[in-house]
Amino acid sequence: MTVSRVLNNSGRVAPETRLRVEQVIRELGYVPNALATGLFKGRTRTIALIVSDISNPFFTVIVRGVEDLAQRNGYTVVVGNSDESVEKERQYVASLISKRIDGLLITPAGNGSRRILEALGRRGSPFVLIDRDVEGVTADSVTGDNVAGAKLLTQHLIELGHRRIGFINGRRELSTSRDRQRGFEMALRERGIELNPVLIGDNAHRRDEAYRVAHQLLELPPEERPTALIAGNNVLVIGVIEALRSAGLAVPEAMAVVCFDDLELASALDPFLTVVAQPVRSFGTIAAQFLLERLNGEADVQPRRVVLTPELVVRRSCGAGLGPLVI
Amino acid sequence: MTVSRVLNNSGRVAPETRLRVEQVIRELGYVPNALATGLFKGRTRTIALIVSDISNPFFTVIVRGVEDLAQRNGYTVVVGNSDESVEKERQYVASLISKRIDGLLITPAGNGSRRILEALGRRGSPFVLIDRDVEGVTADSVTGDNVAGAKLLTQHLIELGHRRIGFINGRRELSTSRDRQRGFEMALRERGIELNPVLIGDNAHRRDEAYRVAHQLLELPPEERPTALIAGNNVLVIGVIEALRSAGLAVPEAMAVVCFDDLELASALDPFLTVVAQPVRSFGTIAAQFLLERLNGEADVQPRRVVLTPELVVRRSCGAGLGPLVI
DNA sequence: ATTTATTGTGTTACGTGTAACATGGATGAG
DNA sequence: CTCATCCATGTTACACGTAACACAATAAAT
Repeated sequence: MTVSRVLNNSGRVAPETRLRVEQVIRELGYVPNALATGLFKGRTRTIALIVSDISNPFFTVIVRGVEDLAQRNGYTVVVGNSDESVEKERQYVASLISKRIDGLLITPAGNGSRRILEALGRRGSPFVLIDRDVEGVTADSVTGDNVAGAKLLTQHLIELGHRRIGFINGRRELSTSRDRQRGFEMALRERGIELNPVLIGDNAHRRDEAYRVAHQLLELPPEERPTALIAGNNVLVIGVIEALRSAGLAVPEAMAVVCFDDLELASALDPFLTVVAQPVRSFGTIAAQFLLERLNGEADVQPRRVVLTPELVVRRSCGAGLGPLVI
Repeated sequence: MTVSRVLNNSGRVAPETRLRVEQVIRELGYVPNALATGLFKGRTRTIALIVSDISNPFFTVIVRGVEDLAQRNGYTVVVGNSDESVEKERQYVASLISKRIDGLLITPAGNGSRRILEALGRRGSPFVLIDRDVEGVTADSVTGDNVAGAKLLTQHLIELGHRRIGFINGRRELSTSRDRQRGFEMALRERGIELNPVLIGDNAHRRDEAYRVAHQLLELPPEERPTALIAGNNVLVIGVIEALRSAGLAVPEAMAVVCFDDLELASALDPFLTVVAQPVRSFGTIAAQFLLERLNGEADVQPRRVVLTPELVVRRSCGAGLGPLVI
């Protein structure tokens, strides 16, 4: 008990006793058992972060932001990789509940995440959604303005003279994909361009699917074939570029290409891709901030929703600077 | 007790009782408290991974590999970011000891990590070194053959006709940097090329330092100035390329550039950099495998050291295919 | 029918830290 | 000198799961 008081600076301990305790602690290399404390106090000072793909630089930056903030506030971060699978999420959350983590940050894999998050909520564990919303779930969230982002990209291409713009979009189930597609369609409508549904290749899960979908668009008859492509994210765009390379089409001369989300290192190496960049790190830090505030009871009962503004970064792949294309 | 027996399939439980227990478990949404189990059993089925930079794709791939294997074996991964700081490592390990993690995977920040790891070892927690060795520490380790890698890069440049090769190397304290430099020097010696110490800009901690060091090499008098540069890793190379760009030097025409470690997405986007690639994912999975085996008591007392072979990936930045340079 | 073995369930104690209360001694007020 | 107050430390009980042992009831063996 006295040792506990010394370590926590709680209650009163005679200065001389304190010194003696500290001495013995050093001699024995004693480290208090956080499991026991957690068991007693019902909180573990541990939060979890489940991302849908840890090897994607986009999520990596989020991990870093979260880790940074958590560390500074004395929290430990457990990282999980859901691989875009709700089932894996479920397993993770089960294990995390068992380990009595204090809260969760998640880039949900889909609308199926709803049940999982509701179960978590019923247990009293707060959670914050990052990057993606889940239908029917009201919680703190930090997302990007995907409608606005898509409009920026689309408008930019239109201004460069493109009329037939292809859209290779990500998983239909994700709020980001839906919003991006909506923004795309809105931008076209606003400029009076008719939407050709053939030009939307949606629901690409991975890079190789983006490759395939892009190829399909390239096989359209010349009068329908797009002159520019928008890729739904930073990974899909790689598949798109690979498809163009395999078809012998130069970017941006034969085909303009733009996408969502910057690849920091790749862009530094070669500022090539025109993108809509998001303040990704803030996704992580703000979400972590929200969660920590909730854990400290500093947050309103009302969920907070932050929507961060994207920014158009014009580089070479859109063909800007080459003058508008005439086709 | 009976509930415990049902959940763990241990001891005997009447089938009818088992059903009844399972029913109630479902009704109450009961999830056993892993803290209590951990407290009692003295193991938590949690391992930690401390990397020196989570936002670096190189380490990210390791994180993914580790997470994957751990997850499949019922372990949870706590991820820490040391930011190349031994002090941060120390804080982390202290917190992890307190949380009674079962073992640690670490890309150590330097030789100062020795004391930390020794302290961990005294507590009986096994650990595995990834990517880097620490002087005086004998433990399981998974590293790359950095001497061989450096030789591959250097020989390749020599074969392309380069005689004055600059080397922008990473932190002197890291075994990887030292080995790479050694391989570089060996390759030069083997081909009878005299080593000019001015051409080695070592101990660059970050990208901006690589930028600065590269600039210094460019300011050498023409007869000393290198015609090719080797960057110590995938981040430093960005700084080097930026320096060349700011100096108006085209790669590879005016300066060949090669480096260690591939950037998967960047290379897919544009296969530009000639690199020595390492089987990075295996770094993570093999290390995790070693740790799990040790935790299961399946491992020898003898530490195991695996050295993975790097591979030269020739692309455009070295100028291969343009024919040897004549200078 | 009696002994032995088997089966299913319950009890106790432990791992470790800490809130709440208890205790004994010293100090101070009256 | 006595009673109240304060201070430092100790005790007890709890958080929760589980190994080890105990026990009653049944089944099998003699």
